[in-house]
Amino acid sequence: MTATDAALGGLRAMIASGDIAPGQRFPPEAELCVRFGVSRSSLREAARILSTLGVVEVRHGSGMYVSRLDPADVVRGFSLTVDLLPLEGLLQLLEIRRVLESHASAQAAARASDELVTRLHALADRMEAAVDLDELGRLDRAFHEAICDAGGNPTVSSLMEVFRSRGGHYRIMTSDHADPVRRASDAGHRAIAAAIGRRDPAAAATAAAAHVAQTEYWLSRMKPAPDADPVAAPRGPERSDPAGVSP
Amino acid sequence: MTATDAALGGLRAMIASGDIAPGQRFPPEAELCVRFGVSRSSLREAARILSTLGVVEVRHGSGMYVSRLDPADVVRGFSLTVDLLPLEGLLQLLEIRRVLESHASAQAAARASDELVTRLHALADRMEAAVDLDELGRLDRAFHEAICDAGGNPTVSSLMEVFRSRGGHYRIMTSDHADPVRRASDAGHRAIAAAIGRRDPAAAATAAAAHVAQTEYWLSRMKPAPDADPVAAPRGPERSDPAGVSP
DNA sequence: TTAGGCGAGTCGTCCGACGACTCACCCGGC
DNA sequence: GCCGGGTGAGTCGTCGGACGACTCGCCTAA
Repeated sequence: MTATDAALGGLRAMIASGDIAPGQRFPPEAELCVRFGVSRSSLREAARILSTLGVVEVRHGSGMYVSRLDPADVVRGFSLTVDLLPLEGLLQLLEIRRVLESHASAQAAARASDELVTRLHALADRMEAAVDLDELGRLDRAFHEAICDAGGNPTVSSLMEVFRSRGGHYRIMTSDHADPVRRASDAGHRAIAAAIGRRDPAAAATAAAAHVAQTEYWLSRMKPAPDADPVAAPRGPERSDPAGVSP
Repeated sequence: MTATDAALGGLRAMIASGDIAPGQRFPPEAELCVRFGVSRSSLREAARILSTLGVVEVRHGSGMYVSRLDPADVVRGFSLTVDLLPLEGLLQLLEIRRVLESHASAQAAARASDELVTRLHALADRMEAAVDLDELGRLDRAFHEAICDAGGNPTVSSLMEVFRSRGGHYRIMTSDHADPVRRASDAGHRAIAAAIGRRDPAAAATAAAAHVAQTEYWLSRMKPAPDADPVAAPRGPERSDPAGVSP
């Protein structure tokens, strides 16, 4: 049992026992040190762990506070990691994104406001007209974010934001196949917006899944391709070949 | 820009640039300190952040290494947080679990080996016979883990393990309604195993979703219930009322 | 050849100090 | 009386040095 572990356990116990409620402040570091019997360095490392996980928040000159323990905040800490993941890991994340975003789209379709539908079509318009790739990335994120937010689960929304944060998948726009990719992407956005406009959850889910699958498809083609063509090895029953995109 | 941020950025840059490949060792702390112009304390806090996120691994007496950057490992770091989440956050996580585990079950059904089906039914047998609640929790985790592993996405499997790690949801087994909960849970496991045995992805997905929804239902009843009966406010089209469980 | 010791290298922890920041309190001006 | 700014105690951020614990390659001796 290392000193940092002891401090970590002590802090977690104080939270778990309800001793310190969300939003409340911990005693100062010096006091916690004597309570746990560790040095300030070890205590600070333990605090750093919890702050990385989004459990506590340390404010310079003020003190250490328990965060609201909202899963959406917790999830956000991952954005630091996602840009470091290799391609193989990204594909696993994209499969999760496909499933969850499909789900969120269905939820959004079931409860969409007229404002949302108008907004989605407006974003689709601007995406089709965009020339700057950065601009395109921003619009794309806004489009999907609006849908996820309407899905009603903030954790899902936050998780999708993290997965999407690596805007790098738009680098495929600079590859040789930029044009068909772009057209298929625009069509996908239209299909999703239309399904949500019709308040058709099943259609929205299908359209969203196909849209993400399209990204998966193009991204998987950037793999070194160790043995087989990715198309010949679909990864499951839901893996639909993006219509109109395959060569 | 704080000193810790500087060190964090430096370390991340070394990884992102491919300067240090996965599995390789960083220079010793002292050298990194002079390179980034920070003290050893600050460098160690930055290293602690990355090790919490699963990006690096620090071995006592040996050095700091870049991890394999496997999303499954990264996700695992969350288990420390999950048991601190309040009930409301748990419900958001359960919705994600419902969606992802439903997906994994469909995948598993599409590619199930005979061994898997045998194993699932054996686990279901033991769960029905179990009397110890800890034993029951272990069997339940093993059952769902086997399915997720067969789903083929290690990240999903790891994520589900984290969500499930809070075995606490089995505390509902000690509530007044322990008996119907237990019966419904057993029936749910049977239904999932049977669907996978029939290699029926759609049925497996539905059965898995219903099984998790059942947990959501009972857990949501433990809420302070601010205004309405949870049953009167379903959270989406997929939210099926667990058959045979409702009062 | 091999088992064991040994020592250099590295991380884990502690201590003391000082600067930076926050916040509540106090005081003077309006 | 009200408001604004100064001020000081409290707290976190960072630094430097020191020493113990652990790892691992090397070397010695059986």
